[in-house]
Amino acid sequence: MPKQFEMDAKTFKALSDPNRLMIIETLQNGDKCACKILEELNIVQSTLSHHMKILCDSGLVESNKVGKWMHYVLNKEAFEAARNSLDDIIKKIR
Amino acid sequence: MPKQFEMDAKTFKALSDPNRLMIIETLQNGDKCACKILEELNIVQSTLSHHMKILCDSGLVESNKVGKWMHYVLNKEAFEAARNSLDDIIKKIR
DNA sequence: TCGTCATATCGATAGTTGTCAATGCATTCA
DNA sequence: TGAATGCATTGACAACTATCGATATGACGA
Repeated sequence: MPKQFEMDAKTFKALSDPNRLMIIETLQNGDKCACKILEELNIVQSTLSHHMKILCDSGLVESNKVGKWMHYVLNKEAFEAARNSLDDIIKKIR
Repeated sequence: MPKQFEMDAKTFKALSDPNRLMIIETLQNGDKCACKILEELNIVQSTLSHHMKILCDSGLVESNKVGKWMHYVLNKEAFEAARNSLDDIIKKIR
């Protein structure tokens, strides 16, 4: 199994949960701390932390700690890589 | 939870398995019957059938029966929809 | 230093997923 | 019509996932 498939699969898996897509949307207007994200979702804090870990592990989201807050921000390059993978497929469809 | 997130999540979930990405690649050069796809993967026939069902349910792949063969073909519009979802996100990242 | 706040981690649990072997169901061909 | 072929379905199982409550960690303020 080529490594690229494994990597792309991991990215798409990170995108494959509705709550995570909602988290991504709340991050579209710039970085946010976890507590702000939590206000917009119907999940408890530990669940959010779980989802943030998956998003960070996939590379789609980056985090940096500021005082006692964790700031999360979307990683444009990672989204572009996923988009480009889909584009490569689309271009080859006759 | 907005319905669009549920739909996009389902598409990305279909893309989140390396074997399915490999199936998609084998279909990039046009339609194929299941037995041809099977030759390129290290899985048994029932497992392939399972993956094809997930791909078809997501809309990424369409099938039509020709005699005793099932022909599978990539659905360009579905891939474009997924690509556009990612594009919408990318455009909003400052 | 002590309590509080923000977040991560742990443990448990129900549900989902990927995989295979076995079987079923059409379709084709001899 | 009976056997063979192509594919789907079923049942079983181990691995993974999403979720929660409880607890730990680490930073800040009083």
